[in-house]
Amino acid sequence: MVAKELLGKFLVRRVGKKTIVGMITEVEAYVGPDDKASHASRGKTPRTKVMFGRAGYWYVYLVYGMHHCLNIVTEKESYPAAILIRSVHSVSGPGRVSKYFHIDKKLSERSSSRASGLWIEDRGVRDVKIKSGKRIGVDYAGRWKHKPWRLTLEQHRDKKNHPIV
DNA sequence: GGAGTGATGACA
DNA sequence: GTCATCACTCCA
Repeated sequence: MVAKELLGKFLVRRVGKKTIVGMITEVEAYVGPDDKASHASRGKTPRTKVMFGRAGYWYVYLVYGMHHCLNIVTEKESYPAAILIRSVHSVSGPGRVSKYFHIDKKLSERSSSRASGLWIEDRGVRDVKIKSGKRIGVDYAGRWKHKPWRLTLEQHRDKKNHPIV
């Protein structure tokens, strides 16, 4: 799954002359039309249609009237799936990540690229140790709430081969 | 544990 | 048009 590949990658934001960077440390996968935890399980709607599109596009939405959540669309066209970026190194929680990177829903349906001002870079982090667990905040999702689709980066090695927690 | 907050989607 | 719900965060 693509979710694993995101851990240890860097999220890069360009806004004005400022660049904000952080390593992705926690993600959650929302996969397929039947995943009751996924917004896509209610079918294609104006908000979620981007999840049914091509991979590599941002899906950003507002929850609880105040927090934005950042997701990247994965999988093939017409098969809805996205990865929620829950944490970046030293920034915990999807709402706080969006605040830190100045992300709001204007970025939704943009592609992950320099042109959009928000993209992902591989900066050579390797030997990642990944832990999986249940997703957060999806108790309503019946049997889907048990899926171990939340992945956290436990440990990795930097460019000089030093372990980092 | 509980409030804040407003877009979204379902239904009429 | 109404209404309930919500992939969260903060404070007690």
